[in-house]
Amino acid sequence: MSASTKLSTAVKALSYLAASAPDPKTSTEIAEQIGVNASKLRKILSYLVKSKIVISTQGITGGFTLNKSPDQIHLQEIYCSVEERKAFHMDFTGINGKSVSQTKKLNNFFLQLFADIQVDIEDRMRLITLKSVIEQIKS
Amino acid sequence: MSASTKLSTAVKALSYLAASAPDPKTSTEIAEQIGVNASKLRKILSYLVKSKIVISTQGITGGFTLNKSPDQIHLQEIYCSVEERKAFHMDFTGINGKSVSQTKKLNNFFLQLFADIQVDIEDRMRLITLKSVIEQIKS
DNA sequence: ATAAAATGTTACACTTACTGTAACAATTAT
DNA sequence: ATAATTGTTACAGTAAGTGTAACATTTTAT
Repeated sequence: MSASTKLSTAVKALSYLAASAPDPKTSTEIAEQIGVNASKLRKILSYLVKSKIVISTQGITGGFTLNKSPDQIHLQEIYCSVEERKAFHMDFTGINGKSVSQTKKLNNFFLQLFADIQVDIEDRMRLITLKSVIEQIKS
Repeated sequence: MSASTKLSTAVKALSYLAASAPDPKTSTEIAEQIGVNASKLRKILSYLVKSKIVISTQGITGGFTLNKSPDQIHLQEIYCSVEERKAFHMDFTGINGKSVSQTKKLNNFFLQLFADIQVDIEDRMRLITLKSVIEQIKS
């Protein structure tokens, strides 16, 4: 599951939880609503539980509920919850060329560049709340 | 080969070509220098040829040479040459949930968001020239 | 207590994609 | 002609992703 798919799946689930708050909803019901496999969805929701965006309760009356109001949830924390890997990431394959020193320096250069880009991306996502997303897809 | 790996491989190759300009260098020599497979490198270099960043000549005295001076080559055009896929991309799996309309709207929302992010990334890369990269990894 | 239903995690077969290497056709200077 | 190059294709081997099911744990209702 790619980063973007995980993110959009999480947002879909959160939007459904927001619309049906404060009743807890089961993974089965959410999965049917947004059209994904319930087991995979539970995996994604477990990340959101760990980052305290949603609360899960087990047992026969259990399910998932939002832990914050939609205007206090922004895309950045959703994204970082469900995707530990960065959008840009270096896969450091072995350095075995003749210019080892320059290769290492270039790797560091790109590491820094990608980190800077990642900050930009997250800054942008931090400005977008779940509430604003819900309003945009309603209209 | 991930996007970042392709980009860094291309920059390594271009840096070597800049250092040894204007003599054409063969893919075998470049590959040995930067430690990658010659065939894979030729694939990457073929992209750079198509976007006119380097010139290739076949035959017994052939090889690759820069087609621009390093201060006229920026990371954005290198990146776009070797990687057609975007950093953030939606994989539109089938829409089969109950809330089809909202799902479509959300997909469009993310498409727009990812496109905006992509613009930011490329704008940042457009400000970085090959010359500046070479100078940074020298010091 | 017992049973039912929920989450959270693991497992697994299947598919898909990726990797590294080699090989071949087309091209060109000697 | 020959040798050496680019550009492309092929292919076996490996790694990763996908979807589904199954199981353990937890918790509520009876």
